[in-house]
Amino acid sequence: MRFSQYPINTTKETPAEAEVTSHQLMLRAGMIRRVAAGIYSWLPLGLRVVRKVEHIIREEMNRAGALEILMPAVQPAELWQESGRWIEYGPELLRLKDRHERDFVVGPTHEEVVTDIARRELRSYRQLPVNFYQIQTKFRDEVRPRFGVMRGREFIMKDAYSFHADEASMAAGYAAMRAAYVRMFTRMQLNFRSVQADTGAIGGSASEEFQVLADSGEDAIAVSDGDGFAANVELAPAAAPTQARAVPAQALEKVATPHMKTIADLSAFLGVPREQCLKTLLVDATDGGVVALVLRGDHELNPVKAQKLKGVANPLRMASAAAVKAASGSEPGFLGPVGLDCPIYADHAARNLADFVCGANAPDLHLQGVNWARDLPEPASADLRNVVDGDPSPTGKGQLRIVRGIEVGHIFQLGRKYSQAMNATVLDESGQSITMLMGCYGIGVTRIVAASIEQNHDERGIIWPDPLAPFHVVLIPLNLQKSAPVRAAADALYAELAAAGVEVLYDDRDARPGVKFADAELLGIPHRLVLGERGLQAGSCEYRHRRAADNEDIPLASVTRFIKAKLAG
RNA sequence: CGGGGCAUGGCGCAGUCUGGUAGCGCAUCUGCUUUGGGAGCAGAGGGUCGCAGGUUCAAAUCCUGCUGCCCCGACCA
Repeated sequence: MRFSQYPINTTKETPAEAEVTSHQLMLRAGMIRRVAAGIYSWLPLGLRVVRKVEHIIREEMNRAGALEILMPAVQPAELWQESGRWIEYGPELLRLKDRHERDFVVGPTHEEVVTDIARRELRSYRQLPVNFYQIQTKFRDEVRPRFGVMRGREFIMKDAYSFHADEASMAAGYAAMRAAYVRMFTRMQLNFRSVQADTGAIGGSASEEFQVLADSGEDAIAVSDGDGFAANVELAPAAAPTQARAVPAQALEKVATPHMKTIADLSAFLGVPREQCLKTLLVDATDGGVVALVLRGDHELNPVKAQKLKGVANPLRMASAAAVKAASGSEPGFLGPVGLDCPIYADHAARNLADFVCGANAPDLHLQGVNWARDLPEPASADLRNVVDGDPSPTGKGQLRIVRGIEVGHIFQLGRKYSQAMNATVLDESGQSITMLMGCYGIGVTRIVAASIEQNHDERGIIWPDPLAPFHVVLIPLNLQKSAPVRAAADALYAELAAAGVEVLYDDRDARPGVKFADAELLGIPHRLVLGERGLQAGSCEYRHRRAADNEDIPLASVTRFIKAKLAG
């Protein structure tokens, strides 16, 4: 491709709207342009990268035996009503009406449509297992799109759905997809981890996420330094303390704590460490009342764990101010478990405290020297908190470290959640009708592009790994407009490389060398060839990798072979 | 949804407080010079200042309403 014919507009200045590195670089390199909040156009350069990602995904999906299909983006409401998600899915589901006032959705995912296909097409256990996948545009009306294409509303996803006659087959299909994902992300040269995950709105049982490690990631992951354990913090179990609770040493005492509504304020005011204070959160109960969740002051509530507790409303909702007042007689900021008239769950760590501080359920008052059993009944205890850095690993080996990740893939064993709701059955060996089991497997194609940049950039721009690079080589001739020998040699080299199947961006612009170097580095083309009069007289061409600091002189005659070897390596 | 901020040529910004000829840098176009790290000179094009009302002799600027975008929050009682 000749740069002079390629509409890439690079900028030196970073657009004000971009917050994270990948978004900034994608805008500066002219890969994407924003059309509306969370909605982007992909320009030629950016789309080339998307296609590279898709290509690797297709190859590995096909290798794993999955079959490509293409389902519609716009889907009839009936299917969603049938699965129950017309109501369940909430405001992220973009709903619309056609000219006949019929309800439709713009698909955020395709379980309904694919299950409909399966129940129509699959009749016999002999046709199972089968795995259908597609690479297609999704729309999720995110509350808050951000970070460019990392959390957009419209995005490209590879989604796959497998159908099985029994559990063993579903587990095998899941394992095959897991292996395929490892191959794909390895080929894309992403630094990733697979982690145990919550199943969330999709539903189902076993599930793992593939997380690209990056400080800008939105997900927190707990990784053990003692073994292979890794889990999303949403799910990672916090081990209960192993030491016995200390015996009470202090007397119960009421202390005035005017306006001390937060743990930080309280801790500073009383000179008591945060981990010696309790916080009491009231959440809605399933019966219309409230449930108290009690945590150590330095811990955070884990909503995913909490909403699974008996009696707690799912999804988790904090109690209204009125409900708080009714249950405690106080206002938020001074709540405590002592004398509280509602079910109480204490986190294991909170239950292990002695002589702690908590709210007195009266304005501007807290209790000090409080002890379970002595001053109030022993509470039900549960795992309610997020694990923190340094917690023991739930496997018993090593400690947990908290790292950040970008979720680029997620695989689930769905079981019968959709097949049952939508009556997707086949006949088994004995002619009995059985409900198929399903697995589903997603990959955020466009998000991978951003994630790769987050992991591969420097102060000058992007550094593409070969498999995702929009072009393998950038060919920069110097003084092209003036030097006939340079032009002849560059044209010839460009043609030779192209004929050898190398993807070359030929910078034939009438621009100064500095401009070309700067653009090549911003665009992140991994291999650079520079052709100047000086080198030409010696019969050589300069080569430099985007990550390298120095040039190498390569004899002109062997440049193509040299580049092919680099790309093969 | 709550809070904060922003909206002026393609991009980045000034001008708004204190109303009075719309400006700067980058980018773009033309010409000449220049050509190994974002060139110089000379010239040119491009903006109904987000939209709609209002105040005023006069509005980018003041007032009202709306829209869009960005950031933070939406457990930490």
